[in-house]
This record gives sequence, structure tokens and C-alpha cells, in this order.
Amino acid sequence: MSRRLVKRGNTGSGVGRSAESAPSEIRQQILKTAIRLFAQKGFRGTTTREIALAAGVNEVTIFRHFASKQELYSAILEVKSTEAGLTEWLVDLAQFEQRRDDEGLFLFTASNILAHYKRDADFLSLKLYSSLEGHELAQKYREMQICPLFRFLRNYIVTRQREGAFNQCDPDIAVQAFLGSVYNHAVCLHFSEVDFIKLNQEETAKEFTDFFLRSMRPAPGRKRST
Amino acid sequence: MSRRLVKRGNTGSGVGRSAESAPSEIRQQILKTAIRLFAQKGFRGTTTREIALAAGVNEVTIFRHFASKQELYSAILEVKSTEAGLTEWLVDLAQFEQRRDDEGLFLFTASNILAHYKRDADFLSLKLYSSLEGHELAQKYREMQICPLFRFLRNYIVTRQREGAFNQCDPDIAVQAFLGSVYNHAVCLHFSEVDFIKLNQEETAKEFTDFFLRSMRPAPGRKRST
DNA sequence: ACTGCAAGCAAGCACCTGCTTGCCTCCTGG
DNA sequence: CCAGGAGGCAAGCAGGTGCTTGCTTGCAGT
Repeated sequence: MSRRLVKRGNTGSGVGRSAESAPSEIRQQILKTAIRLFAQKGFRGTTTREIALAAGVNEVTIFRHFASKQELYSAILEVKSTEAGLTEWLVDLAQFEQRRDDEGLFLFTASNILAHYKRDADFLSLKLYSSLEGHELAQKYREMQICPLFRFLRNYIVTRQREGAFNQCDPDIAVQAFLGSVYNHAVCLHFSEVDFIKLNQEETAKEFTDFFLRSMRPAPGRKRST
Repeated sequence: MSRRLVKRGNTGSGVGRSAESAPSEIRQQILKTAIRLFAQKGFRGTTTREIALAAGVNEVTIFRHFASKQELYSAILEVKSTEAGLTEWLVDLAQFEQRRDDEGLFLFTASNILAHYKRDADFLSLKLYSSLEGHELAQKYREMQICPLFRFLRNYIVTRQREGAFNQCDPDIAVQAFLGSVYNHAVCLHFSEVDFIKLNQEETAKEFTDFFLRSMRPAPGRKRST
């Protein structure tokens, strides 16, 4: 009963240890491995023994860092829902907004969404599992990442509509249509469910953007005007 | 060792039995219950005891009908991937096609997709779980249901482009954008992740359709320029 | 009445899985 | 040099879980 439950925080007292072992490096290693495995097989489908084996630590060590498997999962949710995600480039979007660069703004958005989910593929699985298994990650992520982006885009569209640069239409529908098509494509790519679109990531983003803007613009780009 | 493994087919010899017990009614009951539970908690998250209890049968009975839990799951996939799905209204779409009724065709599509996934909500979960857990349902469903629909729409778009009624653009992207936005919305609804769009199902379908067609039509404002 | 199928029921086996305990080892800081 | 923190290792417990076995019961058709 002497030293149950380490609780990472206080380990930060000394940086030391040897060369390769930073203070809470093992905790990070466990987290990282657990993220990968939970993403692959879901919460219920992953055993703590598996995590330990894959992380190269003893199973007991896991329970010394996390009170339970559930708490390990919660720690992951904490990490994943707070770490840099979609919102980190809201500031970049603001620049496009100032320049009224419609193409740039939506292309940047689409492109980054595709890149984001490709880079952090585990996150997509994790999010889907959490939706299905009824955990809170999806909702938290939605509130902290999706909603701000959604509101920004919606806001931009409304502005452009007032300026007469965009068609009058339900801005919610427009945003939903744009994000939906891009996001859905990202999911399809994730599951290797796509053989329709042969384009690479950048080209795809460009096509979706063009398609979207063609719907928003009062005067469609007449490419063949005799 | 006398009668292990019943294998439904041959039970259909006589219709008889009593009033409430049709030949393979119990098998159906098991399947139906299993579908619901697998959809709620995934394959790994559902126990055979649970299924038996919920179906009102003895656990042993399950294994008399299905060699293993895995085979029960396979039977479900069989049912779900062959039963009436998106393709059942391809014939209706053909009528819209003959009339060149763009609005009707895409509205019908969007509307039915939303209705389909709302009516058979379990299927959506089942499909997502199967994608994540690496089963074959998603792929099978894709080949048998999504692809035909995709090809039909793609084909229609190409035709209308040739006729000059639709803009020149990558038809794959167009279909992907349309289906993606609608499908994504269905998923959002499924997980109660939507508070952006207040419209009901019909209105939403209509809005997505309008949005899509506005991008496809050469002359957005004036419908009859001739 | 006899036969045979289908389902129920009680029990249980073998393995898995989250989690615990006790003890030993290595490293570091004072 | 020593105290103490952090991890390894071996063992195991309690409950769950897929699946089996042996038996009984009820309902048909001949």
C-alpha cells in the first residue's frame, strides 16, 4: 500500500535520470502506444497487456501511472481534445478573410482538413470509436475544434453575402455542404474506400473548393465564352 | 454428437409447427437482436449471453444456429449487404433521368439517403464498426450499394454535361461532393451531433440539392435563358 | 404410440482480462 | 553511503466470455 498511483504531475521535480529516460517519458510512451492501439481496435478491443507489450513496459507500470484502463483512456481524450487541431490555423484563415481571398480561404481549409486527418489518422479512428462507444471525445472535439471553424466559415459567408460577393443561401447549409464533402472524403481515404477520385490531396482540395465556390458565386466563371 | 449445427436452410422442409413459431423464426429473432446489439456496442462489446437474453432464447440455441459468434456476425453482414438498400430506388431514379428532372432526381436521392439512414439507424453503426474493426460489411455494402448509385449519378451528370445543361467539371468530384455532404449530414444526425441546421429532413434535402445544382447549372439565376 | 427435431436448462471448461500484491533492482540526490 | 522513487518480474485473483455437454421437454408427422 506504500506507493500506489504515481500521478504524473509530481514527477516533474527532477529532470534527471539517465540519457534516454526523461522524467515522464514512460508515461508518454504508454499514452502514445495506447492511442495507436485504441485507434486500431477500440477501447473494448484493446487489452492492457497488449498496450504494455507494444509499449515495451510492464503491464503493472501502466497501472502505476493510470488508476484504471478507463483513466488511461480519459488521459488520451484530454491530450487529443486539447492538442493542436483544426483551430490552430484559424489565425491564418483570418488573413485570407481580410484579403477577401475566397479561393485561398476555402482551399486552405479543405487542404488542411485533408492533411490533418491524414497526418493524424489515429485521431479519426479514435473519434469514430468514441462516437460509437459513447465516450466523450467526439463531443469535446466537436465543441472545441469543429464549432469554431464552422462559425468562422459561416460568419465569412454571411459577410460575403452582405457584400454581394456570394449568393443568398442558407449559410449553415453551405458550410455543412463544404465541410461535409471534404470531411467525408477524408474518412473515405482513411478507410481506403476511394477509387473514384484519382487526384492527389492538393488537387482534390482544389476541386472541392472550386465546386463549392461555383455554387456561392453569382456569376459562375464562364470558361468558354465563345 | 448427433445434431450439432442446424444450418437454417433445411429447416424449411415443413412450414408447420404451432401458431407463434414459424420454421426459422427463432433464427430471425436472434439475427434481429444481434443486429441491434452489435450496432449499439460493436462486435467485441457484445456477448452471446447478452444477445440470448435480449432475444429471449437460450444461449445454447444461438450456437445451434450459428457455429460461432463470428459466423453470426457474418450472417448479419450477409443480410445487411443484400437486403434492400440504396439501390432499390435506382429504378425510380431512372424515371427522373428520362424526364431530365434534375431537381427531382437529386432531391429524391438526398431525401432517400437521409430517410434510409434514419430508418435503419443500426445499419450506420454496424457499418462504421465494421469499417473500424476491419470486417467486410463496409466494403461489401460499398460495392453493392454505394458504387451503383455513384455510377448512376456520375453517368447522369456526364450526360447532362454533354447536353450542355450542366457545367463542365469533374463529375467524380461533383458526385462525391453531393453524396458526401448528404451522407455526412446523416452521420451527424445519427450521432446527434448537429445543432447547426434546424431544418427538417425534407427541407435539408431540398437545400443540399439546390446548393448542388446551383454549382452545376451554367446560369444560376435565370432558369430559362433561352 | 413411436420417432425425431428443436429448443430449454444447468453446469462447466478453458481462456481472457482488468487489476493487485509482493519483492527485487537500478538510478539519483543528499 | 544510503534513502527513496520508478520500474521489472512472477504470480495470481475475480469476474467475464465463447463455447460445449448432457440432459429434458414439447411438438410434429407417420
